[in-house]
This record gives sequence, structure tokens and C-alpha cells, in this order.
Amino acid sequence: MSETRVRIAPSPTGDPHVGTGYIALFNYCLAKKDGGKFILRIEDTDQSRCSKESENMIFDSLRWLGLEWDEGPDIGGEYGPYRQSERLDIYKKYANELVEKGHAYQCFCSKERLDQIRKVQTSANRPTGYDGQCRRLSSEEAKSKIDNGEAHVIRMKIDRTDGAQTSFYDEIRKKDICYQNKEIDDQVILKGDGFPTYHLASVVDDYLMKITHVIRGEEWMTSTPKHILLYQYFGWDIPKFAHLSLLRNADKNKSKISKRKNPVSLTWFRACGYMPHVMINFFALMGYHAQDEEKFTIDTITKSFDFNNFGTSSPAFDFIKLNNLNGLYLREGSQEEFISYICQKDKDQADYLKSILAIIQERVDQDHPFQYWVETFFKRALVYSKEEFDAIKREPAEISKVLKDLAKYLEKLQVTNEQELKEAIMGFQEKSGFSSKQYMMTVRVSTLEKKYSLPLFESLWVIGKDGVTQRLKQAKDFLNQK
RNA sequence: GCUCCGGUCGUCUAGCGGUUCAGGACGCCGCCCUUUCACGGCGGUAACGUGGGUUCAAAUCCCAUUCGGAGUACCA
Repeated sequence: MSETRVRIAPSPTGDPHVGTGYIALFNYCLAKKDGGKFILRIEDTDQSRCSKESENMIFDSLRWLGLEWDEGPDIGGEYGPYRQSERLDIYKKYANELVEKGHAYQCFCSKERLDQIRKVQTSANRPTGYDGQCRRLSSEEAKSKIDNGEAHVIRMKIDRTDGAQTSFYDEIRKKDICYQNKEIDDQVILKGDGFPTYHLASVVDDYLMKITHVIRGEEWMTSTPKHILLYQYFGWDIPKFAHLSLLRNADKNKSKISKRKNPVSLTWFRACGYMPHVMINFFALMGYHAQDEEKFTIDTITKSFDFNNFGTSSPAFDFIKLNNLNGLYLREGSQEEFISYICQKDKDQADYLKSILAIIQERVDQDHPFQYWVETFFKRALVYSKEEFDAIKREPAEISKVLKDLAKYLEKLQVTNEQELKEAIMGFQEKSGFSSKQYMMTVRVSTLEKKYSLPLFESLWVIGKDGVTQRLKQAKDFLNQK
């Protein structure tokens, strides 16, 4: 039996996600249990969304949790590079190999045509997917188009022989999951910009990096047959697959946990004073069961690790339970541990505090002491009052509408500095239909709770775009319940 | 719509055909401790989605149905 090798393969877009920590934990524990290797691979194949800062935050967060990797972009390893953007030639080579073998083909269809196909399929209540137009192109035709400089991607050519199916065994569900090939789309594996899509990149890398177990979130289950097919087309051994159930929002809908409804960033949990071993214990409580006791550490999870111990239904991420756990650990720790916890927490928050202090220093007076200004920055649930909103001089319903639209608008935006955030918010005023004065007051009261508050954009930048969006929604909810 | 996955207290879960009118934890309620709050202790509340089978016996097996989730991108 070969050495166990597992990986966590996050995409460096935005803040490091709790789900990454959750999945990383179990990968890590399997590796440790088997005396194998835990690998960190950065999946930065989406040029438009990935950033270096995000990558660094992933490193920090994973280390904070105590999940140190054996091979990775920052420490190297035998099978590097571990950043997919540095492996482009490899993917290109394998994509071409598939074309030569007849398992993939060039596709020249425009975005517009693809959208059109999807639109027609959707409105006809038909399954969506590529219609296979370029599949019929001969290699000569394709070649001449390429020579003409026509833009193209490479798609998998799924074997659609009647009755053909693709299946895999899921270690957690303990059964074969089977798909009819005709249901599998001719997935793009190499994009127009020469970057691979996730599907190609992860299969190629998992193979080259000798990954033995793919432990990932359930959201990948439906694309697994594509991956299986890729392994088969290449003639490679297929690793074991285990799909962990998804963490869900605790509200009624129980959708996949998302930042729209909950804090999901590991940096947020850290800044809020949740301790890393508490997060670990909590993760283990979500769908893992190996003992009567609820206490879990990386060590006990490792020792008990078994795919039989995982639940198959998706748990809700319950903050009340998390808070309780954090308190439990805090209370039973030694005073030394408590002291270091407080110091650590303050250190994490020092920068935050510093940026707030910079704004409030010149404003503190007898009527408005330190606490008056600083309060709102440390609240998660804001406390609004109707009177503050009166200053806007518009109907609550109108204000609520603006808040909703603005939040939606901001959500989709990427901002990297205060100026951009300011421009984004200012830029929306015209769409709001409010006067500039009304609009600014709307933003102010919604985000800072009071009309008498700190310089707006400086404060908002400290709170951060996601925080601002959350606050706008809270304000909207407040107004709607009136 | 289509495909796949799932369904035990409000939440996380135990349960793998009889020992369970379903056990634990968090929450909630009550009592005790206590100058307050918290902690702690004690007690209570509350669940097998529905309908059919199989079986002497089903939360546990099978089928259907329903509800929930995921996927359905030149995002991961």
C-alpha cells in the first residue's frame, strides 16, 4: 500500500472560509493517522478573482488552526509547484493529449451562443449543457480555425454511447454513486485564456502529486463523474473519494453556509476571540462522531479517524453551541492559558482598534466619550432606533428599498481600498433616487447606527465592505419589521 | 426543469431489527447555590417527515411520496 497523501486545495478568493478549515481538518487527520502527507495546493486558476493577500490569509488561518502542511507553495516539496498558476504548461500538455486521444476537442463557440443555448434549454425546461456543435468538427477544420487565430476552449468529449454510465464509490456514503453519461456535460477543461478549469487542474495535480484520497465538500459530488472520466481518459489510477456534508446556515432555509447570512471567514472567528482548538472541536461536532464525549482535539480526531464516523446529513452551523464551547474551554483552562488568550485576542484586534482610534481621537469629549464612538465597531447585531432614521426624511419603505439594492450592488463588487469603497457607494446615489443628502444619511444611519457619528467613509473602510453590506441588511430588516 | 445527495428533540447528535413509550450535549423552563451576574448542581420541555410493504417484532430493511440541500459557468 502506498503512502497516504491528501490535500486541501483552496482557491485564494476573498477571506479564508470556515469550510476550508473544516475540510482541511479531516484531510489533515487522515494523513497523520496513516503517517502520510498533508498537502496544501493553491487553486488560483481564476485570474479575475484570485489574490496574493487572500493566499497569505489562507496560510495564516490554517496555521492558526494548527493544521500545518507537509508540502505547499511556501515550503515547497517534491511534487511542486503547488500553485496552479505556475503549472500552466502542464495542463496545456495534458489537455492536448486528450485532444489527440480523441477525448477532448476544441470549441469555438462564442459566449453569446452559449448563453443563447442555455436560455433556450432553460425556457424549454430541458437540462442545460453544451449542444456539441464543435464536437462534429474534423481535426482539419479545427486546425484551420486555430491557424486563423480563432479563439477557442477545449472541452471534454464525453462518451455518450447508449447506456454508458460513470460511477464512483463514496467513502462516507458507503455506496456507489452513479451517473448516466448522457447527463454529463462536455465540460470546458482549458479556458480561452489558456488557464485550466478546476476539473482538469485538480485531476492532473491529484495524479501528479500522488493524491490517494480526495476528501472534499459535497458540492463537488456532481462533478466527480467528470473527474472520473478524466482519470479514465488518461488511463490513471483513481483515488478514493469522500464527500463531506456541507455546513449550513442555521436559519430555516439551511442553505450552504454563506457570508450573506453568517460570518464565514476564519479571520473573523479569530478576531472575535474564538480559540483555534475550539474551532477544531466544533468542526468535529459537525458530522463527526467517534466517542461519547464531546471533547475533540486534532489528536483525538486523528486517532479515531474513520470514514464510518462521518454523518451523511448536512449540519447547521450553530453559533450558540460554538459560543458555549468557547466558554467551556475558557473556564476550564489555567489562568496562564487565559492570560495568553486575552493577550492574543488583543493582539489580533490591535490593528482594528488602532484604525478606529485614529478616527475618534479628535472627537472624544465629555458628552461623547470614548465608548460612544467605539461601541458600534464592536457590535455584530446593531441597535437601531426609529428616530435616527427620521433624519433621512423619506418613507421607511423607500429607505429599505435603497438599502436592499445597495447591499446587493456592493456584494458583487470587489474593492481594495477606501477610495474604491467610497466611489462604489457614492456611485450608487444616482440609482437610489434619493437626494445626495438623503442618501448619505441613509448610509450613515444604517451602518453607524446614529446620525451623529464618525466620518463616513473612513469608518466604513475600517468596518470593511462585507461588514458594511451586513449592516445595510440589518438596517433593512429593522425597517421592514416596523 | 434536470441530475445527485440527504431527512431522529429548536440545534449538533446516539441508535445499525427486539434490552428504547428513543440516550447525550447546546438552547429553553423551573428549583438550589449566590449580595448581583456568570459558573456549578438538580429537575423538566422537546424528535424517529408521510404512506405502503417485509417481519412474530422497524427509528433501524425495501418501495413510493414529500420536504430540504447541492450541482447544473471559459467560478472554484
